[in-house]
Amino acid sequence: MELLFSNIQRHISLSEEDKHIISSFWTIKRLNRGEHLLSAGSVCRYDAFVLEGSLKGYITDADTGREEIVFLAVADWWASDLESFHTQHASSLNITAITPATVALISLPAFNELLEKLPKLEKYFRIILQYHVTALLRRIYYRNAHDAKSRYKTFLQQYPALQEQIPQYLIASYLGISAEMLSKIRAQKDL
Amino acid sequence: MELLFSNIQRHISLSEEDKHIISSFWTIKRLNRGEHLLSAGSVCRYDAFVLEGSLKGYITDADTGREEIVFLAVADWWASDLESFHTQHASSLNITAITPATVALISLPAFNELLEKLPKLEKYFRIILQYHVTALLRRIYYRNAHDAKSRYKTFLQQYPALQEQIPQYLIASYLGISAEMLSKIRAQKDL
DNA sequence: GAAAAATCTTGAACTGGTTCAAGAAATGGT
DNA sequence: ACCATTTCTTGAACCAGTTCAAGATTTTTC
Repeated sequence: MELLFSNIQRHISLSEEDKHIISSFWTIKRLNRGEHLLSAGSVCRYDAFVLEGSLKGYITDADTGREEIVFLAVADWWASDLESFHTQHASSLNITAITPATVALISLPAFNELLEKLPKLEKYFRIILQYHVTALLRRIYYRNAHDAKSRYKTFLQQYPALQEQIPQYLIASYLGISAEMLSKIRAQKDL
Repeated sequence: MELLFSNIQRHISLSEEDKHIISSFWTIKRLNRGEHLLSAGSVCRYDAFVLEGSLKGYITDADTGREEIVFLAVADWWASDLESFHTQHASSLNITAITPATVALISLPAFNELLEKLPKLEKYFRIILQYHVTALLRRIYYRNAHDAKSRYKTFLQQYPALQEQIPQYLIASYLGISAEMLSKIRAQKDL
């Protein structure tokens, strides 16, 4: 929970009282390796903040059964289907623990109530969403403008922490590369 | 300006007084075809809401000079480099009018002052950013999981309006396809 | 409304990356 | 510690999409 406070405090200030209020709206959940936080077809009931471990968000192709990684999340990141969470419509996304993980969860009613009690959190969520949008636009740009090797190099620079926590074949999918190709890229000397 | 009000009112309610306050913070600017709203290397001074016409956001490759489209924007959309706008650091993005365009502009100091005067706008911006994140994640998923033809078909369904306003070769770049390939896809009967 | 510029089309050669396959190495569960 | 499972590697055949080139068409400008 401290991790969430420090994340929030990077953008707005919190009193002890504020922290107390915030705490009361969240529940902590542990996930086993492979356990689902959200399954395609069901509604995203909780917005999740990752405290420990790593998760993947992915879409399973109905025909081929292939998993396509949409996002990866480790400690200090958010992991949920915002659209499904806010509309409470069925999600097409799966979210699963890659390693054993601990997440902080908040339901939509609790989320709305929390924002009413602590309106300054609106600003916090606005700001982190701004960063998120920027990061996603950059990801799209790299996907379209750079080849596989250069995308991987950029990824390693940008998220050195992920390299150890996430299997290669999931990183490959995240980058829009086949697992085999990424293996061959890594075999090259001049990374 | 009415377009901006109605955009905001899709998410929160505004009194006439609110509208009056909002109006006072924005300035209207007309752009000629090809005119820059933002040039790579300079700071994004304004957050822009498109009232008329169409704009492109793109990155020019330093070596090849190729333009890579990052986003397209038409009436009722936003067009700016959020990161550069909020940090006031140099942007790597160009934003240019594809057709003659009218935009509503707000500077960062004005933006912050507006949010202080009308805190409920925090919620509006949070909500539209949520939609934006969702749309960008979907775009990434399609880019990675689907071939060129299927991406184009999905694009036509999702943004039928853009087809008429934006040259094909820019749509191709937006989708991560070469202009020639898109032309060949369009020549196929079974779209 | 003519000239210039921008956009679109088509074909041929090529290539970055995929798919398939099968074995090697690492990791997890009990 | 062992076995089962997951993850990673490597090579060969293949292909979706790119690049290059050159002409056709449309749109803009003056």
